[in-house]
Parts: sequence; C-alpha cells; structure tokens
Amino acid sequence: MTDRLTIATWNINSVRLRMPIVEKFLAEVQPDVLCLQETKCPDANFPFNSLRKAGYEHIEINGQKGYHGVATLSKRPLTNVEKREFCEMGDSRHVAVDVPFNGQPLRIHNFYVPAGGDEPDREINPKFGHKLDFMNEMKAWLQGEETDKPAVLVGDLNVAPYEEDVWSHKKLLKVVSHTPVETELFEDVRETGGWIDAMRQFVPMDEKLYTWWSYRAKDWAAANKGRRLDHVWVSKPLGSAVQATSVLGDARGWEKPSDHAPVIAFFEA
DNA sequence: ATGGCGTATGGAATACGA
Repeated sequence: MTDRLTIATWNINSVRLRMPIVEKFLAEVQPDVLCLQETKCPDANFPFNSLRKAGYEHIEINGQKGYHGVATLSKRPLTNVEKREFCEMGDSRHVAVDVPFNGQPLRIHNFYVPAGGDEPDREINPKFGHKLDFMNEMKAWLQGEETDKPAVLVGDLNVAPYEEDVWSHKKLLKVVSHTPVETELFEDVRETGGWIDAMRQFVPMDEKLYTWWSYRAKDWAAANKGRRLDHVWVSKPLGSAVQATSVLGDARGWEKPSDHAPVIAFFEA
C-alpha cells in the first residue's frame, strides 16, 4: 500500500490577521499537515473553529501573548505531543507531534529559531547570543532524539546557510542570518542530528532559493532580495520518501501577506 | 535603499522582526 503525505511550513506573522490567506492556502494546497510559526496568539484566542471547519481537526499549539508561537494543524490524528522550552526564556518556539505515515509514527518538529537582533556580536547584542545558545541547545537535544526513525524538522530557522540562499552572499556576510558563525553552527546542528536538507535535494546549490522577502522593498518581486530562512529537514530513514519540495512564492503576493512564503514537502512510501 | 514596512500591545508610542 502506497501512502502519500504532504507537509507544509509557513511563518505566518500573526495567525489571526492572516486567517483569510491561511484558509486560501489550505483550500488550494490541501496539505495533510501545516506547521505555522509566529502565530503571535495566546492559546485562548487561537482560531480553532475556523481551522477545524477547513478540515484540520487535529491541532496542537504552543503560543504566548504578543510574540513567537507555533502551531501544527493536521488532517490526521496527532499523538505524542511535546512542547520544549529552550534557553529557559519562557518562549513558545517548538512543538513536536507524531503523525501516522505508512503504518508507523512520523515525528514532526516545528521550530521557530530566534531572529538574533541586528548586531552579530553576542558581547553587545544579547539576542544574537540567545540565537547561538538556542541552536547549540537544539544540537544537544536532537542528539538524544532517536535519529534512526522517520522524522521531519521544519520551521523558520532564521538562518540562510548557503551562498545561493541569499540575494548577495558578499553583502550579507555581516548581516544576521548569514554570518559564518551562524551558518557553520546551523550546518553542525543539521549534520550532527543526521538531517538531510530536503529543499536542496531538488534545487542545485548554484541556484537561488528564497522563502522570505522583506516588507520594506517597494516591489518585493522586482527587487527579489530574498533569503532562505525556512527549512525542511528529514531524517535519513525518511530520505528516500521525499518526492519533491516547493516554495509557494505566489503567497508572498497575496492580499495582506506574511513576509515568508510557505514551503511544501511531498512524501510517498 | 537590509530598511524604505508590518504587527502586537493598548488606546500613543514602543518593541520586535530579519
């Protein structure tokens, strides 16, 4: 029996404000699972009813007032829910679930890694230190997770690791998200955990690939000064099941858009 | 021109994003 599963990840920059385009996305793409970041919504105010009406009956959230917040919506039942706190900051930046795929549980981690502020120096910018500490804690913790099982790690990881993941490698070398200290640590986290960068399995390393375009550009599409901040990592046992990934760049041009586009991954086993 | 904007909070101006 063949089983097919579609998982999407999207930094939505306020789930309540963005409900019209979330519903549009769910209707058009019909992913089995959607992982949202930056929901900016206290748990008590989360729009459960609208999302259940859209066919996503299974919803796990880790939210807080004003900032951050993640949510995982699913057509399939979700079990083994875990919401881990990192850096003892009290931030809502992670939720993990199991979803049934091909007759066994598939672990799905949904992450929102700290942006890191403006100055790439932890001595003068504590937010940058927090970002590095967060990634180091991710690395240590994920080592303890069972990496010999099917698993996916998605989210806004706030690092664009490769030269063609940004519009200008040279101009962004000192800009938070693409500094060598971040990109090297990012690769260390990924490789230590045995994760595969699924998006780059389908796009050659010398081709540009972005998921985020600033609100500040007069014409984001014309300027096209993007970065790949959102990622889909898969464990090695799941590697052969990834059929394709895509960035729905169109969504950046929808009405009242997020500054991030959704990333979609297709699995078959 | 990588911040030129956008969002939450709270009810104006500030913090934060990346």
